[in-house]
Amino acid sequence: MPGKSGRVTLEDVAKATGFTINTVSRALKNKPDISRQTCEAIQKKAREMGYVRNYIASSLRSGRTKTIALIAGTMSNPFYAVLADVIQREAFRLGYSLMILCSQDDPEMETNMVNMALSRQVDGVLVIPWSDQSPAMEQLRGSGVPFVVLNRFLGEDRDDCVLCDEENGGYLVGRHLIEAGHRKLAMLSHRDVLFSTRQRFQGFLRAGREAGLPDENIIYGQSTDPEEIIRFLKRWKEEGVTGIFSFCDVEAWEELSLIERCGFRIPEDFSVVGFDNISGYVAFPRPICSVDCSFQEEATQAIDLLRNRIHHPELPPQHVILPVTLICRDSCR
Amino acid sequence: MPGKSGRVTLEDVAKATGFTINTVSRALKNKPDISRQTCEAIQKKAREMGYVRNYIASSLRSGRTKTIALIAGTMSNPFYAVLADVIQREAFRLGYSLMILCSQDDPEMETNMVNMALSRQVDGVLVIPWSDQSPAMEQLRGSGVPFVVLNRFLGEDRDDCVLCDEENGGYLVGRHLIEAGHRKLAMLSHRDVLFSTRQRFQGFLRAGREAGLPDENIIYGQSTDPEEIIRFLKRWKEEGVTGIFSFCDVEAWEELSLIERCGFRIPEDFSVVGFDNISGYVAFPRPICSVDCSFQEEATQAIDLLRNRIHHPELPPQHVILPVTLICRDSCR
DNA sequence: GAAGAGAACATTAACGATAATGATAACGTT
DNA sequence: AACGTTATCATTATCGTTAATGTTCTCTTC
Repeated sequence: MPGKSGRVTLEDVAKATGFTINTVSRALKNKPDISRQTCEAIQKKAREMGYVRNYIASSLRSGRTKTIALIAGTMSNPFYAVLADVIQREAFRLGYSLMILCSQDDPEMETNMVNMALSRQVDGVLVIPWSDQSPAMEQLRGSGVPFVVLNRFLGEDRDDCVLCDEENGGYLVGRHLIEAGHRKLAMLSHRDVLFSTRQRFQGFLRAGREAGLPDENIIYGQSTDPEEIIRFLKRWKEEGVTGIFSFCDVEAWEELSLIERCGFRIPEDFSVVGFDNISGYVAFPRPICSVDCSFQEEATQAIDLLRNRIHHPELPPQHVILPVTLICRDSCR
Repeated sequence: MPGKSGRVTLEDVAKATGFTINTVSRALKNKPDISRQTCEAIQKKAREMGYVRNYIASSLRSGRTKTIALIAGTMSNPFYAVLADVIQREAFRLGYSLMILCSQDDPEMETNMVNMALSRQVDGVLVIPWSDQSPAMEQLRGSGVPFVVLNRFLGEDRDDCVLCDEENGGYLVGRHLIEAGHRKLAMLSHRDVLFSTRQRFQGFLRAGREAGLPDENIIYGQSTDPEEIIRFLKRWKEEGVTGIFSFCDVEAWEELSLIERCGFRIPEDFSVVGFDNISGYVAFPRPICSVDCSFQEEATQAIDLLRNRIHHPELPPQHVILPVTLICRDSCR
């Protein structure tokens, strides 16, 4: 018979079976010190009565909520969304529920999200900070709650983090374009304050040097303003640039339309390569050539690291660098 | 001084201020029966000590977790992702955290997700069931937990739901294509078991009738198989179909590439209209003509309805039908 | 000036689960 | 036969918060 709350509790099952609450609890968690017979009887009865464990009560006592938070920019960005999807799957597989918190790329909101996660007593946090100097991170570090930084590198030996081999990704793009015959390349990025941006460009540059191209043949342009990007494109066209490396696929798509708005064609006038290989995970229109870093692998490693940190808070910070591959599609000639 | 857990509790603040736990609790929640002076003193001290409310303990006592769950197919589908984004924003605004549960369009997993939500004692659930006869829904109904169905209609007077004016959406698409000069139209959908599909086609058909077109000029085709869809397209081309209505934008994008694989061009050979207007919310490549139903409005209404249900379980089921508009883009001539 | 009304704070008892011990019976050991 | 083991289950004390009452004390009011 369910209690007043309408939900069946351990006490209800205890009364119905004649055992104590504690025994029922242990039986349902398959802990030792329970005879096989009692265990099965209790589990059967609990199932019959429709018992579902109250994680709130469980969490208060045990100190673990079996919940992790993901703090990202926005689910409107398919990169974050796909990542959230695989993280949720992986979390569920391990008995964790996932709380999603979107900062909308706003530092103040990011702090709010950290506070929300903390007040909800999550066991751990996966976070993709908006910038490399996000104030929210100080908050998080000070809280003592285990966390893993995704896709950002915030300094040598501070936090656990999982990110892909950015430098090699940039290198692969550069080499691919050069092998396709391009001799003058440009990288386009919305923001250059990120570690990722610098690393990707480093690799891009390395590919150029390796092929014997002078450094001035590997150009870098940064802007979020469509009009300015258009000016970049027109200038580059005049200067003989034929290969463009977009910081990521989402930016690449925006740039594709700008390129076409200028009357240029892809890949005839510009070959375009992106990053993240979102086309490989979602049925989006306009698949583009891109660098792949398995989302699944990232999610698995991130949660692994987080659980490791939860159980061993004393270990030194760990960095996981994931391998990347280049996926060729027809945005390149 | 923080307790052993490392986190500051009400007790710590109580000791530091000389009041009891209860008084501190009331002060921090701005409840009555507290003098203005003590209230401010307590709040100040709590802030200084870095107190953050333990929602787990709070939830256990009050019976409310201030958490809602969203059960959707997958975040890899931008439709769900964008919806999740606005829902998270709206939830946060009202002090709720959001738990994301993806069923991966698998009925069994959907049941798992309902159970996860229940065991986490969420205050309410927003659910987009995979099908109109989802077994998970029975589970959810039986639980007594407030919930609102999104984007599905599961029968006249059972559940609360929020969905857009599907029929009118289909009608707008039909009228738009006919006004653009098309005389033979087809609707393409992956699944026809959904209420939405039937309603959209009804509206589509109504537009045709209103324009005096015979019913056989308004064709319906259903398939998830790319090869079969290609056969549809080729046959329709021969039959003189020039306007295609895709069930939703995500399917539309897949169909765009199939159309081009057949050697047909857009919009010269086929005008294509989608549904959901995802292009209006995300910087995706290839914006298409589509029916818009404000995500923001849907999220707001859904959470409103849910909160209403939480506070008034006795009210009769409510249905909210959201208005739709057609957004014209160049996938149509 | 006695009764009543507030204001402001304290006490007590949960919420439902689990960790840490206790207790009991059955059994083997020497 | 006395004692230790082991298996199995029970008791007790929280976890941190909040709802429901109690308790003072001051201030009216007739």
